[in-house]
Amino acid sequence: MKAPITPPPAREDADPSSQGHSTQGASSSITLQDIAAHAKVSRSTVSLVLRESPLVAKRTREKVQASIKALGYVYNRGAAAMRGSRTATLGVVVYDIANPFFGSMVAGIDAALHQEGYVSFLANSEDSPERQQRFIERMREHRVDGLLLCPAEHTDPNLIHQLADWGMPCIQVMRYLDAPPFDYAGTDFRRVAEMAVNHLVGLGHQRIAFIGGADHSVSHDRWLGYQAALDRHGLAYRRLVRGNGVTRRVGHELIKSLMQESPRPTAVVCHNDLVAFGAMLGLRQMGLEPGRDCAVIGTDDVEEAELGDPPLTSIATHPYAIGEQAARLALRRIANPGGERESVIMPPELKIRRSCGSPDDASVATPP
Amino acid sequence: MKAPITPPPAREDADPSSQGHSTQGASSSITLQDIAAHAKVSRSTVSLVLRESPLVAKRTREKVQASIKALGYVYNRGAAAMRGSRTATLGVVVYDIANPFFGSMVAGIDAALHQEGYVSFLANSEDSPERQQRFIERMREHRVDGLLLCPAEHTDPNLIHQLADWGMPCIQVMRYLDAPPFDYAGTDFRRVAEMAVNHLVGLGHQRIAFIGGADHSVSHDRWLGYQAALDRHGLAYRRLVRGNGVTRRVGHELIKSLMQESPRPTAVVCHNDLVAFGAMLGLRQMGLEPGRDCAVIGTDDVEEAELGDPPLTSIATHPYAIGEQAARLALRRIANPGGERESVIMPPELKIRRSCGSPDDASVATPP
DNA sequence: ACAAGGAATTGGAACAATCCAAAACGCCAG
DNA sequence: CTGGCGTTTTGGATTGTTCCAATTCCTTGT
Repeated sequence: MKAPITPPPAREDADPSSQGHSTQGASSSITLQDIAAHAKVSRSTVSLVLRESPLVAKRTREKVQASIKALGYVYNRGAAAMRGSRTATLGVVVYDIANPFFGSMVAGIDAALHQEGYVSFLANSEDSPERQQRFIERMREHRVDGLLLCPAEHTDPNLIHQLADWGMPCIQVMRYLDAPPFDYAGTDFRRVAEMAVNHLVGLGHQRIAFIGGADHSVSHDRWLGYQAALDRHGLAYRRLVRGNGVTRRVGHELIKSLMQESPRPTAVVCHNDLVAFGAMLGLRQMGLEPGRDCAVIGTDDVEEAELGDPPLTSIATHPYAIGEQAARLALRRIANPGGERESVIMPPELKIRRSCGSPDDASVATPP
Repeated sequence: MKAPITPPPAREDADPSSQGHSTQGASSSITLQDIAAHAKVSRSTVSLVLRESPLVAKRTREKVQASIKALGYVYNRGAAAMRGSRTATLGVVVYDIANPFFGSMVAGIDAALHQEGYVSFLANSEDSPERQQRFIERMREHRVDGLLLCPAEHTDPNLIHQLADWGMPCIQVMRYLDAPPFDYAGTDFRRVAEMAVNHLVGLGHQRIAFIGGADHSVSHDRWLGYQAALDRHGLAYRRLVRGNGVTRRVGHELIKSLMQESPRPTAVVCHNDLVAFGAMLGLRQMGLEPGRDCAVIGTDDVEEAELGDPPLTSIATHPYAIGEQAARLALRRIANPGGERESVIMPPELKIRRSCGSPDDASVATPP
C-alpha cells in the first residue's frame, strides 16, 4: 500500500515549448487524460501505473512513465483523495512549538510520517482551547486521516469522545483528556517523579521538595509519583509548590522562597529542566552551591542539561522517540480503525550528572 | 474573501439516530446535496451560504444554516479546492525544528496563517537536500498555494528558479539560494554582526574575534558584516574560526583554543547564543570571567540569554516576527502572483546585559 | 480452427464541491 | 395586465482522480 511516488521531474525537461525559465509554467494543468493521450492508452491505465499496480504490462508501464516525465505531470492528491479514502495527511496539534521539547517531538513525528509518504499539518494551540477547536474543525474540513493531539490546558474532556464519535482517529500525546481506552503516547510521568525521588533517597536525602507544574495530567501524574515515592520510603517531609508556568523564572522564584523556610529541603525535584536551571541560578544567587548545599534534579533531559553549570542530573523523557512512536501508532490506527486501543509508554531514564552532588561525594557516602 | 467557518457542532446533536457516543458517526458522508434536500433549496444555494455570499436572502441563509447544524455537516475543502483555485494550504520547510529559534519562527508563521484561515504543512529537512526535494514534490501533489522555504545546506541554487517555473509562490526564509528578485524574509545578518562589533568597539575593545558558523548565506553574511565593521574602524586584528556546527559544544571548544593564542582577543562575537553559552562556560573552566576577562556577545537573543550566568548581551533577531512577516508575505504573493518581489528584513536589536562587562564598568570607562 | 482462460486494458459512473448562464420571482410603473 | 428591472435561485457542466464491470488481447489445449 505504498503511496505512488512520481520521480522528481528532471531539469532537462523534454518539452520544447518552454524556453529557459521565464514564464510561469502551465504545468499545473496537465492531467491524467493528457498523459493518456500522449502515451496512447486510457486514463485508467495511467492511474494504474501511478499506483504501481502489478496489473499493467512492463512495456506499457515504461511508455506511460516516459510520457509522465516528458509532460512534467504532477499527481493530484486532492482529486485522488476525493474518490479514494485516504488523504495521506495527518493533523498535529501542540500547545507550544517554541518549547524545544515539542520541537524534538515534532521532529520525531515528521521523520516517522515521512517514511510512509504521509505529510502533516502542524498547529500551535498556545494552550488555548478555542484555537485548538478551530484547528480541529479545519482538519476535519481538510479530511485528515487522523490527529495527533497534545491537548491545551482546560480542554473540555469531552473532546476526545466527540472525536471518536466523528470517526476521527486520534492519538493523545503527552497529556490526556481521558484515560485509556483511548490511544495514547507519552512517558510514565509518575514513574519519572518516582525515579527522581528514589535517586535522591539513595543519595541519603530525607527532605525532598517538588517545584513547578500546571493544571493538567502531566503535572498531576508527577505529583502523584512524588508522593507515592515518599510514602514508599516512609518519609514524612513533603513540600509541593507550584508557580505560574514551567519556566526558568518560576524555578528561580520558587527556590528562593523555599530555601528560606525553617527546616529547609536538602534536595528538590523540578517539574522540568527549565525550572531546574532557574533553581540552580537562584541557589547561586543566595550563595548556595547546587549539588553541595542542595541537590537539584530535573526532568526531560534537554540538550542544555549536559552543558549546564553544574551539569544537570535529569530524568530523560525522550521526546523524539515519543513523537516517532505516536506517529506510528496513528498510522496503525488509521490502517485499522476498529483495532484495540493502545498506549505507548516510553520508559524514562536517569541521567546522572553533577547537580545532585559529584560522583566522588556519592562514593564517599557509601564506602565499600 | 473569508474562508467559511462552520460553527463547531453543538454537543446536544439534534440527530436522534445517534444514541450517546458509541458507534462511529456516519457524519463524514453528509454532503451539500443532503443539506440542500433538508433545507429544500438547491446545492448551489447551500454553496453560496457556506461562502457567505451576499446574494442569498436572509431567510434562506438562516434556513440553510439551521440544516447545516442539524445534520452536522462538515465542509469538504478537498472537493472545493478541486473546482476552485485555492487550497488554503501552505508548505513550510525548515531544516531543524528542534532548534528553539525555528520553533519560535514556526509559532509566528502559525499565528499569521491561522488568522487568514490558512493551515500549514510542516516538514523538517534535517539539512538534507534530498529530503527537502521529496517534501517539495509532495507539496506540489497536494497543490499547496505556496511555500515557505528555509533551504537546506548545499541545496542546488537552481531550485528557486525551478519553483518559479512551476508557478509555485515561494518565500525564502532566513537563508536564501539566490538574491532578490526573489521573495525573502529574514534579518540583515551583516548588520547583526556589524552591530555586535560596533558595540564592542564602543566599549574600547581592539582585538575582536568571531567564532562559529556553517556553509550557507546566513553565516557568510555574518562574516562579511564582521569584517566590514572591523575595516570601518580600522582595526587590523581579525580572527574568524568556525567549528563543526553552531552548538554550545562548538563554542566551548573554540574559545578554549582561541584563548591560548599569543595575542589573545579581548572580545568575541559568537555566531549565535548557543555558541556564546558554550564560550562562557569554556572561559569559566579556564578560570576566566566572561565580561571581565573576555567580553562575549551572542546573536538571536533566545529566552535563555536573559537568565544566563552572566546574562548574555545579544543581538536579537526576532524569529517570531520573522515568521509572521514571512507568512504574510506569502499570502500577499499568493493573492498577487505577478506582483513585485519583496524582501522583508527585520531590524536586529542590541540587548545589553552583563556578558560584555557590567554597566558600571561602561559608565566608568566613559566619564561625563 | 475454436473455445477457454488468464492477462491487460478500457469506458463510464462516482466523488463533492464550484462556476456560469439562464430561469424564476417579486415589485412597480405605464 | 404587461413589460422591465433587480434580486434570488437553480440545473447542468466541470474539475481530476479511482472504482468497477466489461471488453479486448493473447496464449494454449483439444
